[in-house]
Amino acid sequence: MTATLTQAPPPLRPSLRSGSHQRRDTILAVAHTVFLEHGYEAASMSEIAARLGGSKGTLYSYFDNKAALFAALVADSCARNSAAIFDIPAEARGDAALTAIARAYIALVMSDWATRMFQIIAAEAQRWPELATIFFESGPAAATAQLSQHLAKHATADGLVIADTVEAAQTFLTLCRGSLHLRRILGLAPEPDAATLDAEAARAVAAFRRLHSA
Amino acid sequence: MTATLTQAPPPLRPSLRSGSHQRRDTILAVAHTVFLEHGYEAASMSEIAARLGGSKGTLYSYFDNKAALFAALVADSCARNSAAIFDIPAEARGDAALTAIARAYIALVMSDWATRMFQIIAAEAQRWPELATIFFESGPAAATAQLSQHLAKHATADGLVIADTVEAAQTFLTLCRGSLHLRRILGLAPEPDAATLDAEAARAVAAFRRLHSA
Amino acid sequence: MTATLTQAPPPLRPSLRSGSHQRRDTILAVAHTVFLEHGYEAASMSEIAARLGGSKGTLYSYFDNKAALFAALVADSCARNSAAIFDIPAEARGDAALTAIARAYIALVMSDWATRMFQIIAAEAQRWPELATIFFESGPAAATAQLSQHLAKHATADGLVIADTVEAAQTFLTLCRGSLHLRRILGLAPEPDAATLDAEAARAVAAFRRLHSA
Amino acid sequence: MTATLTQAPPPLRPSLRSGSHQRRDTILAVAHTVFLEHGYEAASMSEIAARLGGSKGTLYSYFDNKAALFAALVADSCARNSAAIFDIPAEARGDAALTAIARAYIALVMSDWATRMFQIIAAEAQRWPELATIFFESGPAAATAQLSQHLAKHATADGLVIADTVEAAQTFLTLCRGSLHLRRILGLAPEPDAATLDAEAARAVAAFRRLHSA
DNA sequence: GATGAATGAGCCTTCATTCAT
DNA sequence: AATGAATGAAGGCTCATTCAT
Repeated sequence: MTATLTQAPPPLRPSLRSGSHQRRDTILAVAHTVFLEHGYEAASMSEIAARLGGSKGTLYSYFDNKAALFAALVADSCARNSAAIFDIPAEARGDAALTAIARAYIALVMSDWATRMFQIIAAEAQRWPELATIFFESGPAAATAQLSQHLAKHATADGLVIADTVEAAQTFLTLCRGSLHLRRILGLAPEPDAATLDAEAARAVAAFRRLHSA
Repeated sequence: MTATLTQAPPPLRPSLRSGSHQRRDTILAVAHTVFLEHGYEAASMSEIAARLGGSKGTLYSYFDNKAALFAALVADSCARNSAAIFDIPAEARGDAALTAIARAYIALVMSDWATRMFQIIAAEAQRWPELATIFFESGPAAATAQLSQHLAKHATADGLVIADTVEAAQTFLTLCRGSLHLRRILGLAPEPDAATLDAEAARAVAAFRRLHSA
Repeated sequence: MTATLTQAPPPLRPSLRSGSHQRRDTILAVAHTVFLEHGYEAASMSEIAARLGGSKGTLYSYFDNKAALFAALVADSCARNSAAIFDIPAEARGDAALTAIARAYIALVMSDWATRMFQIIAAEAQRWPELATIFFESGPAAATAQLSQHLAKHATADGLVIADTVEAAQTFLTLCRGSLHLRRILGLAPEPDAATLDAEAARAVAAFRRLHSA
Repeated sequence: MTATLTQAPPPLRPSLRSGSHQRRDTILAVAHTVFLEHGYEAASMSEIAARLGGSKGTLYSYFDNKAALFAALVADSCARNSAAIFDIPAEARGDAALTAIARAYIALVMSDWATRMFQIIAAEAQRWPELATIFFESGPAAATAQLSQHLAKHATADGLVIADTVEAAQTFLTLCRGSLHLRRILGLAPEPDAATLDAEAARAVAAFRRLHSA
């Protein structure tokens, strides 16, 4: 009955890893902080090295260059978040299931992590489309695919009339983002609290049901 | 019956202005090109001066620094676009009016200019919230305000049941952006052609009517 | 009756030049010193800037990069030396003329400037053939051409039997270099003094006459 | 009747050596490749270690530093080449012997190995005279000494009039190098083929005989 | 003896900004 | 108002060398 969503990447715990992976992950964690703080262009390898407590040479022994470090960090961070966007038990049904899904999606997409990541990746999208693709696939695209499957299985039983499940899923997620997403991306709204999440999810589900009721 | 929308900023016509305003506008136009091409951080004052055919000193006699130049450019560019988002004749009515509005909004918000501007401003939103505010006010906020007034006047006559016109306007614009906007901002979709604009506008209006029909 | 040869490049006198050429020449002069002291790879733009009393930025406003600076300096330096390798009055005749020519060529080719330049350019010859070409053309090639013309005009009157003037000129210059050139290039012999120059020139002319006597 | 000359250093056969000498020789061989490819300054210990398939630490356990490695390599390489510059059977006589000697010397001195080595060593000659000395002694100096002895023994019988055998030997080698050597060192001529070697040797011997005939 | 992670100095280059002319 | 030379801080990156394992 619940849909769980990994939020922002949890602080890495290097101690759980062994060998040079540990150092690599530490670097990724520090780089994550610095890149999200300053953006890609304004972040400096020197600062990353300094915060790491290491030298720039060490950085470059793990990653070929600044771009490779950022790309690795995006891939890593997105993979961690996309691992299991929805984890909906088989018995999830009706508006309760949809609301859970909506809440999870909204929570992810409005999180500080996703917002900042979006801002930075969007800024580089023109000359670095690969990053945007990774980000998009791990987020909206994955969510659309999973939701589409859910609708294909349960829509009729849930009293929804749906012709194209993919299109319906896209509409659902669009309603989830609503007008808040735009303001979040532009830094004009804070990360929503629990109450706001509930309200937004409810609003989205209500609208969706009205659109697809018999 | 028509809703007109200024798209990308039209080529400045310095000759229509007098005195140093002419030079200032030329600088803004050149800076506009360079900033949108490279992004804020990666754009360089040297390149702007070079393309201007002038010296860097001149740049600094018109604008205190890089940030001021970019801020002025954003303000100027947004003002020019927001000048008259909707220009709907009094006789505009029903779905025709809504579709015209939808089409105009979609065309603006999906334009190369707005997309690139959004990407750049979003990237700086964290440390430069003023820019994001200017951009947001001149675009989504202005559109919401005007559409809200339109709905307040014509909703009932148009057969729409609307409790909160502002909220309804936001939903309408959200439906307009749909899932395409996300892909545009991430550079994963090209500027929509006329046919796509029509289709997207129709889709948004249909959904909106269904949500707010009696 | 005399053959004059510009030796090492005389210290530039920036004051004789006007405008930005003055600064440019100063930079070239300083760079000349530093490159000849350390070699191309080991020389640093920082040191050049420091000795210039200026900033690195200034350097880069005159030359695109380190390679361009070095190339400009080689071209400039070679042009200055090659300007007039031989300046033989019309009345120059016989062994006196040949000896003067030999002395001038030896003095040039054994000079500290030409030796060091040769060492540096040779080291880069593999990946930077253009430099070697400039150097070769301005030195040995120019000398061969001018000497060849001299021989064509005066050989018979001077009692020399020469079939191929170019080949003969090459042999002459080879004899001029003798075994000293090899030791000079390897840094194993000092710049020859006047007496040595005389002796070497005499030796070369004697051998040349013996090779080409009737 | 033959004069044999070791050309470029033959591929080391580590298996013929025992213990750590084997590894040392492998290092020298790899370093040889890298230094000749990039030059001294531009060659990097990292690349040598990488091509070696070993670690940089290993490099430093065999050689104190980059300079020591290069010095060892030069000494080793020169020793191998100078081992037996001339190997002239007692019965070698007349122009045949001289031509064989000339050909062997020219082949060595114009080889890719000697040329590249010369370029690199010359570039460092100023601050590293020891290397130049090693190179010179193992090449031109050794050749001069051996040829001088040959001339002392056979000149008269060969119909040559020679006062100073050392000076004559130097002249002979100078004629061997001719104008080609200069172009080789400057990278402006390819390694000579067999026909060119023959022609150059013949030219040198002919000139030498003319200089020293009765 | 061998490894390879780590270092820190230094390199080439760029850039926003200033100022004398 | 305009120029363009000059600056100095900083950036990304490389490299010879060291050292704990």
